[in-house]
Amino acid sequence: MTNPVQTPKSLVKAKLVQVKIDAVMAATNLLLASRGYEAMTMDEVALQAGLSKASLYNLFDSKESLAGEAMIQVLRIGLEEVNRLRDMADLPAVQKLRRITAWAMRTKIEGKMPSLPAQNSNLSEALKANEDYMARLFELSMKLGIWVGEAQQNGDIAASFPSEFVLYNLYARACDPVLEALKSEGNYSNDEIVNLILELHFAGMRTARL
Amino acid sequence: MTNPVQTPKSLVKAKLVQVKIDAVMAATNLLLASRGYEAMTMDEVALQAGLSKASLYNLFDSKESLAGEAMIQVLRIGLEEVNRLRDMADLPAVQKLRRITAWAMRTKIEGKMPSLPAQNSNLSEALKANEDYMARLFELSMKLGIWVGEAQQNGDIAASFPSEFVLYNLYARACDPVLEALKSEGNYSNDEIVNLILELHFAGMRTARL
DNA sequence: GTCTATATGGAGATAGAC
DNA sequence: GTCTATCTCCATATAGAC
Repeated sequence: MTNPVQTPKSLVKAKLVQVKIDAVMAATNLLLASRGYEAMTMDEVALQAGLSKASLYNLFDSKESLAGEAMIQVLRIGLEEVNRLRDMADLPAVQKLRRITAWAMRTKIEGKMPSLPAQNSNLSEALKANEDYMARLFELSMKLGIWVGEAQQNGDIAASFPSEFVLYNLYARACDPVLEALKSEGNYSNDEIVNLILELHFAGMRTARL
Repeated sequence: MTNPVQTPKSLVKAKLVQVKIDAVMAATNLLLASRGYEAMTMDEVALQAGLSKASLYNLFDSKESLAGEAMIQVLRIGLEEVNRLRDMADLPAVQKLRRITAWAMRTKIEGKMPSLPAQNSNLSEALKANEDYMARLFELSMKLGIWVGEAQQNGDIAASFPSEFVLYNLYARACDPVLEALKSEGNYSNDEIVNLILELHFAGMRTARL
Protein backbone atom coordinates (compact mmCIF):
# COMPACT_ATOMS: atom_id res chain seq x y z
CA MET A 1 0.00 0.00 0.00
CA THR A 2 1.28 3.49 -0.77
CA ASN A 3 -0.62 5.19 2.02
CA PRO A 4 -1.58 2.97 4.94
CA VAL A 5 -2.88 5.94 6.96
CA GLN A 6 -6.56 6.53 6.27
CA THR A 7 -7.45 10.13 5.62
CA PRO A 8 -10.89 11.40 6.70
CA LYS A 9 -11.82 11.53 3.05
CA SER A 10 -11.08 7.87 2.45
CA LEU A 11 -13.00 6.99 5.59
CA VAL A 12 -16.10 8.68 4.26
CA LYS A 13 -15.69 6.92 0.98
CA ALA A 14 -15.29 3.58 2.68
CA LYS A 15 -18.52 4.16 4.57
CA LEU A 16 -20.39 4.96 1.38
CA VAL A 17 -19.09 1.77 -0.16
CA GLN A 18 -20.15 -0.14 2.93
CA VAL A 19 -23.69 1.21 2.65
CA LYS A 20 -23.88 -0.09 -0.89
CA ILE A 21 -22.41 -3.43 0.07
CA ASP A 22 -24.94 -3.73 2.87
CA ALA A 23 -27.79 -3.06 0.47
CA VAL A 24 -26.44 -5.65 -1.93
CA MET A 25 -26.02 -8.22 0.83
CA ALA A 26 -29.54 -7.63 2.11
CA ALA A 27 -30.96 -8.12 -1.36
CA THR A 28 -28.81 -11.21 -1.85
CA ASN A 29 -29.94 -12.78 1.40
CA LEU A 30 -33.59 -12.19 0.57
CA LEU A 31 -33.23 -13.63 -2.92
CA LEU A 32 -31.10 -16.58 -1.88
CA ALA A 33 -33.65 -17.42 0.79
CA SER A 34 -36.72 -17.05 -1.39
CA ARG A 35 -35.60 -18.22 -4.83
CA GLY A 36 -32.37 -20.10 -4.24
CA TYR A 37 -28.94 -19.66 -5.75
CA GLU A 38 -29.65 -20.98 -9.23
CA ALA A 39 -32.88 -19.04 -9.74
CA MET A 40 -31.53 -15.79 -8.34
CA THR A 41 -30.25 -13.44 -11.07
CA MET A 42 -27.75 -10.65 -10.82
CA ASP A 43 -30.32 -8.36 -12.46
CA GLU A 44 -32.67 -8.97 -9.55
CA VAL A 45 -29.95 -8.30 -7.01
CA ALA A 46 -28.94 -5.07 -8.72
CA LEU A 47 -32.55 -3.91 -9.01
CA GLN A 48 -33.37 -4.61 -5.38
CA ALA A 49 -30.13 -3.06 -4.16
CA GLY A 50 -30.72 0.05 -6.25
CA LEU A 51 -27.71 0.05 -8.52
CA SER A 52 -26.84 -1.11 -11.99
CA LYS A 53 -25.59 -4.56 -12.76
CA ALA A 54 -22.23 -3.18 -13.86
CA SER A 55 -21.80 -1.43 -10.52
CA LEU A 56 -22.74 -4.61 -8.76
CA TYR A 57 -19.96 -6.38 -10.64
CA ASN A 58 -17.64 -3.62 -9.52
CA LEU A 59 -18.30 -4.65 -5.92
CA PHE A 60 -18.31 -8.44 -6.42
CA ASP A 61 -16.35 -10.40 -8.98
CA SER A 62 -19.05 -12.91 -9.75
CA LYS A 63 -22.38 -14.32 -8.72
CA GLU A 64 -20.56 -17.12 -6.98
CA SER A 65 -18.40 -14.79 -4.91
CA LEU A 66 -21.44 -12.69 -4.01
CA ALA A 67 -23.34 -15.70 -2.72
CA GLY A 68 -20.19 -16.96 -1.04
CA GLU A 69 -19.79 -13.67 0.80
CA ALA A 70 -23.39 -13.92 1.96
CA MET A 71 -22.74 -17.37 3.37
CA ILE A 72 -19.52 -16.24 5.05
CA GLN A 73 -21.25 -13.24 6.56
CA VAL A 74 -24.01 -15.31 8.12
CA LEU A 75 -21.40 -17.62 9.62
CA ARG A 76 -19.59 -14.58 11.03
CA ILE A 77 -22.77 -13.28 12.63
CA GLY A 78 -23.62 -16.73 13.91
CA LEU A 79 -20.20 -17.01 15.52
CA GLU A 80 -20.73 -13.65 17.22
CA GLU A 81 -23.98 -14.98 18.65
CA VAL A 82 -22.19 -18.10 19.83
CA ASN A 83 -19.46 -16.09 21.52
CA ARG A 84 -22.04 -13.96 23.28
CA LEU A 85 -23.75 -17.09 24.58
CA ARG A 86 -20.46 -18.59 25.64
CA ASP A 87 -19.97 -15.77 28.11
CA MET A 88 -23.13 -16.76 29.96
CA ALA A 89 -21.41 -19.19 32.27
CA ASP A 90 -24.49 -20.17 34.26
CA LEU A 91 -26.65 -21.00 31.23
CA PRO A 92 -26.95 -24.77 30.65
CA ALA A 93 -25.44 -25.96 27.37
CA VAL A 94 -28.77 -27.13 26.00
CA GLN A 95 -30.17 -23.64 26.54
CA LYS A 96 -27.29 -22.17 24.57
CA LEU A 97 -28.04 -24.57 21.75
CA ARG A 98 -31.69 -23.68 21.95
CA ARG A 99 -30.95 -19.97 21.74
CA ILE A 100 -28.59 -20.24 18.81
CA THR A 101 -31.13 -22.41 17.01
CA ALA A 102 -33.82 -19.84 17.72
CA TRP A 103 -31.58 -17.12 16.33
CA ALA A 104 -31.03 -19.09 13.13
CA MET A 105 -34.74 -19.73 12.67
CA ARG A 106 -35.69 -16.12 13.34
CA THR A 107 -33.10 -15.06 10.80
CA LYS A 108 -34.51 -17.54 8.29
CA ILE A 109 -38.15 -16.60 8.83
CA GLU A 110 -37.26 -12.93 8.35
CA GLY A 111 -35.71 -13.75 4.98
CA LYS A 112 -32.20 -12.91 6.15
CA MET A 113 -30.77 -16.41 6.10
CA PRO A 114 -28.99 -17.15 2.81
CA SER A 115 -29.32 -20.89 3.28
CA LEU A 116 -27.59 -22.78 0.56
CA PRO A 117 -29.51 -25.71 -0.82
CA ALA A 118 -28.73 -29.07 0.69
CA GLN A 119 -28.37 -30.24 -2.87
CA ASN A 120 -25.04 -30.55 -4.63
CA SER A 121 -25.12 -27.18 -6.31
CA ASN A 122 -22.27 -25.40 -8.03
CA LEU A 123 -22.20 -23.00 -5.11
CA SER A 124 -21.63 -25.68 -2.50
CA GLU A 125 -18.66 -26.97 -4.47
CA ALA A 126 -17.18 -23.49 -4.57
CA LEU A 127 -17.73 -23.03 -0.85
CA LYS A 128 -15.91 -26.25 -0.04
CA ALA A 129 -12.88 -24.73 -1.75
CA ASN A 130 -13.24 -21.43 0.12
CA GLU A 131 -10.82 -21.39 3.04
CA ASP A 132 -12.51 -18.51 4.82
CA TYR A 133 -15.88 -20.22 4.70
CA MET A 134 -14.56 -23.61 5.74
CA ALA A 135 -12.56 -22.16 8.63
CA ARG A 136 -15.61 -20.41 10.06
CA LEU A 137 -17.80 -23.45 9.56
CA PHE A 138 -15.24 -25.57 11.35
CA GLU A 139 -14.96 -23.11 14.23
CA LEU A 140 -18.75 -22.97 14.57
CA SER A 141 -19.05 -26.75 14.50
CA MET A 142 -16.37 -27.14 17.16
CA LYS A 143 -18.01 -24.67 19.50
CA LEU A 144 -21.48 -26.11 19.02
CA GLY A 145 -20.06 -29.61 19.35
CA ILE A 146 -18.74 -28.80 22.81
CA TRP A 147 -22.19 -27.71 23.92
CA VAL A 148 -23.72 -30.83 22.44
CA GLY A 149 -21.34 -32.96 24.48
CA GLU A 150 -22.15 -31.04 27.66
CA ALA A 151 -25.87 -31.31 27.05
CA GLN A 152 -25.53 -35.06 26.53
CA GLN A 153 -23.60 -35.41 29.79
CA ASN A 154 -26.29 -33.38 31.56
CA GLY A 155 -29.00 -35.65 30.17
CA ASP A 156 -30.63 -32.81 28.23
CA ILE A 157 -29.85 -34.52 24.94
CA ALA A 158 -30.05 -38.30 24.58
CA ALA A 159 -26.53 -39.67 24.90
CA SER A 160 -27.40 -42.38 22.39
CA PHE A 161 -27.49 -39.83 19.56
CA PRO A 162 -24.23 -39.44 17.62
CA SER A 163 -23.00 -35.89 18.15
CA GLU A 164 -22.77 -35.26 14.38
CA PHE A 165 -26.41 -36.22 14.11
CA VAL A 166 -27.34 -33.62 16.72
CA LEU A 167 -25.16 -31.02 15.00
CA TYR A 168 -26.60 -31.66 11.53
CA ASN A 169 -30.08 -31.34 12.94
CA LEU A 170 -29.20 -27.95 14.43
CA TYR A 171 -27.95 -26.75 11.05
CA ALA A 172 -31.04 -28.18 9.39
CA ARG A 173 -33.29 -25.92 11.49
CA ALA A 174 -31.80 -22.95 9.64
CA CYS A 175 -33.40 -24.17 6.41
CA ASP A 176 -36.49 -25.91 7.77
CA PRO A 177 -39.29 -25.65 5.17
CA VAL A 178 -41.85 -25.85 7.98
CA LEU A 179 -40.96 -22.26 8.87
CA GLU A 180 -42.07 -20.97 5.49
CA ALA A 181 -45.07 -23.29 5.24
CA LEU A 182 -46.51 -22.15 8.54
CA LYS A 183 -45.69 -18.52 7.87
CA SER A 184 -47.49 -18.54 4.53
CA GLU A 185 -50.60 -19.84 6.28
CA GLY A 186 -50.68 -16.64 8.27
CA ASN A 187 -52.22 -18.11 11.42
CA TYR A 188 -49.14 -17.83 13.61
CA SER A 189 -46.64 -15.16 14.51
CA ASN A 190 -42.97 -15.69 13.80
CA ASP A 191 -42.30 -16.26 17.48
CA GLU A 192 -45.04 -18.86 17.75
CA ILE A 193 -43.67 -20.72 14.74
CA VAL A 194 -40.12 -20.70 16.08
CA ASN A 195 -41.33 -21.91 19.48
CA LEU A 196 -43.32 -24.77 17.98
CA ILE A 197 -40.29 -26.08 16.14
CA LEU A 198 -37.95 -25.52 19.08
CA GLU A 199 -40.28 -27.45 21.34
CA LEU A 200 -40.66 -30.34 18.93
CA HIS A 201 -36.96 -30.53 18.25
CA PHE A 202 -35.54 -30.29 21.76
CA ALA A 203 -38.23 -32.50 23.27
CA GLY A 204 -37.20 -35.16 20.77
CA MET A 205 -33.53 -34.62 21.50
CA ARG A 206 -34.14 -35.07 25.21
CA THR A 207 -36.58 -37.97 25.32
CA ALA A 208 -35.63 -40.14 22.36
CA ARG A 209 -34.81 -43.75 23.15
CA LEU A 210 -32.93 -45.92 20.72
CA MET B 1 -59.98 -42.32 -31.08
CA THR B 2 -60.28 -44.22 -34.32
CA ASN B 3 -59.45 -47.59 -32.81
CA PRO B 4 -60.15 -47.96 -29.10
CA VAL B 5 -59.33 -51.69 -29.13
CA GLN B 6 -55.66 -52.28 -28.47
CA THR B 7 -54.04 -54.73 -30.86
CA PRO B 8 -51.17 -56.92 -29.55
CA LYS B 9 -48.83 -54.86 -31.67
CA SER B 10 -49.83 -51.59 -30.03
CA LEU B 11 -49.51 -53.23 -26.63
CA VAL B 12 -45.91 -54.15 -27.27
CA LYS B 13 -45.24 -50.67 -28.49
CA ALA B 14 -46.83 -49.17 -25.41
CA LYS B 15 -44.59 -51.31 -23.23
CA LEU B 16 -41.49 -50.15 -25.05
CA VAL B 17 -42.57 -46.57 -24.56
CA GLN B 18 -43.15 -47.27 -20.88
CA VAL B 19 -39.64 -48.63 -20.47
CA LYS B 20 -38.25 -45.40 -21.89
CA ILE B 21 -40.52 -43.30 -19.73
CA ASP B 22 -39.40 -45.24 -16.66
CA ALA B 23 -35.76 -44.62 -17.51
CA VAL B 24 -36.46 -40.92 -17.97
CA MET B 25 -38.37 -40.71 -14.70
CA ALA B 26 -35.61 -42.50 -12.81
CA ALA B 27 -33.02 -40.10 -14.18
CA THR B 28 -35.28 -37.15 -13.42
CA ASN B 29 -35.82 -38.23 -9.83
CA LEU B 30 -32.11 -38.68 -9.25
CA LEU B 31 -31.26 -35.30 -10.75
CA LEU B 32 -34.09 -33.44 -9.05
CA ALA B 33 -33.01 -34.91 -5.73
CA SER B 34 -29.31 -34.25 -6.15
CA ARG B 35 -29.12 -31.00 -8.08
CA GLY B 36 -32.59 -29.47 -7.82
CA TYR B 37 -34.99 -28.32 -10.50
CA GLU B 38 -33.18 -25.19 -11.64
CA ALA B 39 -29.74 -26.80 -11.89
CA MET B 40 -31.01 -29.95 -13.60
CA THR B 41 -30.64 -29.75 -17.40
CA MET B 42 -32.56 -31.63 -20.05
CA ASP B 43 -29.21 -32.67 -21.55
CA GLU B 44 -28.33 -34.43 -18.31
CA VAL B 45 -31.70 -36.17 -18.17
CA ALA B 46 -31.38 -37.34 -21.76
CA LEU B 47 -27.83 -38.56 -21.23
CA GLN B 48 -28.65 -40.50 -18.06
CA ALA B 49 -31.80 -41.97 -19.57
CA GLY B 50 -29.91 -43.07 -22.66
CA LEU B 51 -31.73 -41.15 -25.38
CA SER B 52 -31.31 -37.92 -27.27
CA LYS B 53 -32.73 -34.64 -26.07
CA ALA B 54 -35.08 -34.50 -29.05
CA SER B 55 -36.49 -37.92 -28.17
CA LEU B 56 -36.90 -36.78 -24.59
CA TYR B 57 -38.95 -33.83 -25.84
CA ASN B 58 -41.01 -36.31 -27.83
CA LEU B 59 -42.05 -37.92 -24.53
CA PHE B 60 -42.44 -34.74 -22.43
CA ASP B 61 -43.49 -31.33 -23.66
CA SER B 62 -41.18 -29.34 -21.47
CA LYS B 63 -38.82 -29.44 -18.52
CA GLU B 64 -41.63 -28.18 -16.36
CA SER B 65 -44.02 -30.94 -17.38
CA LEU B 66 -41.31 -33.55 -16.90
CA ALA B 67 -40.61 -32.40 -13.35
CA GLY B 68 -44.33 -32.07 -12.73
CA GLU B 69 -44.88 -35.66 -13.78
CA ALA B 70 -42.14 -36.76 -11.41
CA MET B 71 -43.86 -34.97 -8.55
CA ILE B 72 -47.26 -36.41 -9.48
CA GLN B 73 -45.82 -39.91 -9.70
CA VAL B 74 -44.29 -39.76 -6.25
CA LEU B 75 -47.62 -38.60 -4.86
CA ARG B 76 -49.33 -41.49 -6.61
CA ILE B 77 -46.91 -44.00 -5.11
CA GLY B 78 -47.20 -42.34 -1.71
CA LEU B 79 -50.98 -42.64 -1.86
CA GLU B 80 -50.66 -46.33 -2.68
CA GLU B 81 -48.52 -46.74 0.41
CA VAL B 82 -51.08 -44.87 2.46
CA ASN B 83 -53.91 -47.05 1.18
CA ARG B 84 -51.96 -50.19 2.02
CA LEU B 85 -51.43 -48.93 5.56
CA ARG B 86 -55.06 -47.94 5.88
CA ASP B 87 -56.06 -51.59 5.51
CA MET B 88 -54.12 -52.51 8.64
CA ALA B 89 -56.98 -51.88 11.01
CA ASP B 90 -55.16 -52.87 14.19
CA LEU B 91 -52.12 -50.66 13.60
CA PRO B 92 -52.18 -47.49 15.73
CA ALA B 93 -52.41 -44.28 13.74
CA VAL B 94 -49.03 -43.05 14.92
CA GLN B 95 -47.45 -46.25 13.62
CA LYS B 96 -49.03 -45.65 10.25
CA LEU B 97 -47.59 -42.14 10.22
CA ARG B 98 -44.25 -43.52 11.27
CA ARG B 99 -44.25 -46.04 8.46
CA ILE B 100 -45.23 -43.61 5.74
CA THR B 101 -42.55 -41.21 6.97
CA ALA B 102 -40.02 -44.03 6.90
CA TRP B 103 -41.05 -44.84 3.33
CA ALA B 104 -40.58 -41.21 2.27
CA MET B 105 -37.15 -41.02 3.88
CA ARG B 106 -35.99 -44.31 2.40
CA THR B 107 -37.15 -43.07 -1.00
CA LYS B 108 -35.25 -39.84 -0.49
CA ILE B 109 -32.04 -41.45 0.72
CA GLU B 110 -32.06 -43.76 -2.29
CA GLY B 111 -32.25 -40.76 -4.60
CA LYS B 112 -35.75 -41.58 -5.78
CA MET B 113 -37.58 -38.69 -4.14
CA PRO B 114 -37.96 -35.74 -6.53
CA SER B 115 -38.44 -33.30 -3.71
CA LEU B 116 -39.21 -29.85 -4.96
CA PRO B 117 -37.40 -27.03 -3.26
CA ALA B 118 -39.20 -25.34 -0.42
CA GLN B 119 -38.30 -22.12 -2.16
CA ASN B 120 -40.64 -20.25 -4.45
CA SER B 121 -39.40 -21.73 -7.67
CA ASN B 122 -41.00 -21.54 -11.07
CA LEU B 123 -41.86 -25.20 -10.70
CA SER B 124 -43.84 -24.77 -7.52
CA GLU B 125 -45.95 -22.09 -9.19
CA ALA B 126 -46.68 -24.41 -12.09
CA LEU B 127 -47.60 -27.24 -9.72
CA LYS B 128 -50.08 -25.07 -7.86
CA ALA B 129 -51.88 -24.65 -11.18
CA ASN B 130 -51.77 -28.38 -11.93
CA GLU B 131 -55.13 -29.91 -11.02
CA ASP B 132 -53.86 -33.48 -11.00
CA TYR B 133 -51.04 -32.64 -8.65
CA MET B 134 -53.19 -30.54 -6.34
CA ALA B 135 -55.92 -33.19 -6.16
CA ARG B 136 -53.45 -35.87 -5.13
CA LEU B 137 -51.76 -33.61 -2.62
CA PHE B 138 -55.14 -32.77 -1.12
CA GLU B 139 -56.13 -36.42 -0.91
CA LEU B 140 -52.84 -37.32 0.74
CA SER B 141 -53.13 -34.47 3.23
CA MET B 142 -56.68 -35.47 4.15
CA LYS B 143 -55.75 -39.08 4.77
CA LEU B 144 -52.66 -38.22 6.77
CA GLY B 145 -54.62 -35.57 8.64
CA ILE B 146 -57.06 -38.20 9.88
CA TRP B 147 -54.23 -40.28 11.30
CA VAL B 148 -52.73 -37.19 12.93
CA GLY B 149 -56.05 -36.52 14.66
CA GLU B 150 -56.29 -40.12 15.85
CA ALA B 151 -52.73 -40.10 17.13
CA GLN B 152 -53.40 -36.91 19.04
CA GLN B 153 -56.51 -38.44 20.64
CA ASN B 154 -54.47 -41.50 21.58
CA GLY B 155 -51.83 -39.31 23.20
CA ASP B 156 -49.14 -40.47 20.78
CA ILE B 157 -48.78 -36.96 19.39
CA ALA B 158 -49.04 -33.90 21.64
CA ALA B 159 -52.55 -32.53 21.32
CA SER B 160 -51.19 -29.01 21.74
CA PHE B 161 -49.57 -29.15 18.30
CA PRO B 162 -51.68 -27.69 15.48
CA SER B 163 -52.44 -30.51 13.06
CA GLU B 164 -51.04 -28.56 10.09
CA PHE B 165 -47.79 -28.23 12.00
CA VAL B 166 -47.61 -31.99 12.41
CA LEU B 167 -48.47 -32.51 8.75
CA TYR B 168 -45.87 -30.05 7.46
CA ASN B 169 -43.25 -31.74 9.58
CA LEU B 170 -44.12 -35.09 8.05
CA TYR B 171 -43.70 -33.64 4.56
CA ALA B 172 -40.46 -31.97 5.63
CA ARG B 173 -38.94 -35.37 6.48
CA ALA B 174 -39.09 -36.20 2.76
CA CYS B 175 -36.54 -33.48 2.05
CA ASP B 176 -34.56 -33.50 5.28
CA PRO B 177 -30.95 -32.48 4.56
CA VAL B 178 -29.81 -34.52 7.56
CA LEU B 179 -30.40 -37.65 5.49
CA GLU B 180 -27.85 -36.65 2.91
CA ALA B 181 -25.41 -35.19 5.43
CA LEU B 182 -25.25 -38.39 7.46
CA LYS B 183 -25.15 -40.56 4.36
CA SER B 184 -22.19 -38.68 2.92
CA GLU B 185 -20.28 -39.32 6.14
CA GLY B 186 -20.50 -43.01 5.42
CA ASN B 187 -20.61 -44.17 9.04
CA TYR B 188 -24.23 -45.30 9.07
CA SER B 189 -26.45 -47.49 6.95
CA ASN B 190 -29.54 -46.06 5.34
CA ASP B 191 -31.73 -47.90 7.85
CA GLU B 192 -29.76 -46.53 10.79
CA ILE B 193 -30.08 -42.99 9.46
CA VAL B 194 -33.82 -43.31 8.90
CA ASN B 195 -34.28 -44.75 12.38
CA LEU B 196 -32.33 -41.96 14.04
CA ILE B 197 -34.52 -39.32 12.45
CA LEU B 198 -37.73 -41.26 13.07
CA GLU B 199 -36.84 -41.62 16.73
CA LEU B 200 -35.97 -37.95 17.15
CA HIS B 201 -39.06 -36.79 15.34
CA PHE B 202 -41.72 -39.00 16.90
CA ALA B 203 -40.25 -38.72 20.38
CA GLY B 204 -40.59 -34.95 20.04
CA MET B 205 -44.10 -35.25 18.68
CA ARG B 206 -45.12 -37.37 21.67
CA THR B 207 -43.41 -35.63 24.56
CA ALA B 208 -43.41 -31.96 23.63
CA ARG B 209 -45.04 -29.61 26.12
CA LEU B 210 -46.09 -26.12 25.15
C1' DG C 1 -17.35 4.52 -10.11
C1' DT C 2 -21.63 4.47 -12.44
C1' DC C 3 -24.18 3.83 -16.18
C1' DT C 4 -25.98 1.95 -21.20
C1' DA C 5 -25.03 -1.12 -24.52
C1' DT C 6 -23.04 -5.34 -25.91
C1' DA C 7 -20.44 -9.74 -26.06
C1' DT C 8 -20.59 -14.68 -24.80
C1' DG C 9 -22.17 -19.01 -23.44
C1' DG C 10 -25.38 -22.18 -21.91
C1' DA C 11 -29.84 -24.41 -21.79
C1' DG C 12 -34.74 -25.00 -23.37
C1' DA C 13 -36.89 -26.14 -27.37
C1' DT C 14 -37.34 -27.35 -32.47
C1' DA C 15 -36.32 -28.44 -37.67
C1' DG C 16 -35.58 -31.64 -40.74
C1' DA C 17 -33.02 -35.78 -42.36
C1' DC C 18 -33.36 -40.73 -41.87
C1' DG D 1 -39.68 -42.00 -33.54
C1' DT D 2 -34.90 -41.05 -33.19
C1' DC D 3 -31.16 -38.55 -34.11
C1' DT D 4 -27.84 -34.26 -35.38
C1' DA D 5 -27.74 -29.71 -36.04
C1' DT D 6 -29.76 -25.46 -35.11
C1' DC D 7 -32.60 -21.65 -33.25
C1' DT D 8 -33.54 -18.50 -29.61
C1' DC D 9 -33.62 -16.54 -25.39
C1' DC D 10 -31.83 -15.28 -21.21
C1' DA D 11 -28.31 -14.63 -17.64
C1' DT D 12 -23.44 -13.90 -16.58
C1' DA D 13 -20.07 -10.88 -17.42
C1' DT D 14 -17.66 -6.88 -19.77
C1' DA D 15 -16.57 -2.63 -22.82
C1' DG D 16 -16.50 1.87 -23.11
C1' DA D 17 -18.67 6.49 -22.59
C1' DC D 18 -19.25 9.94 -18.96
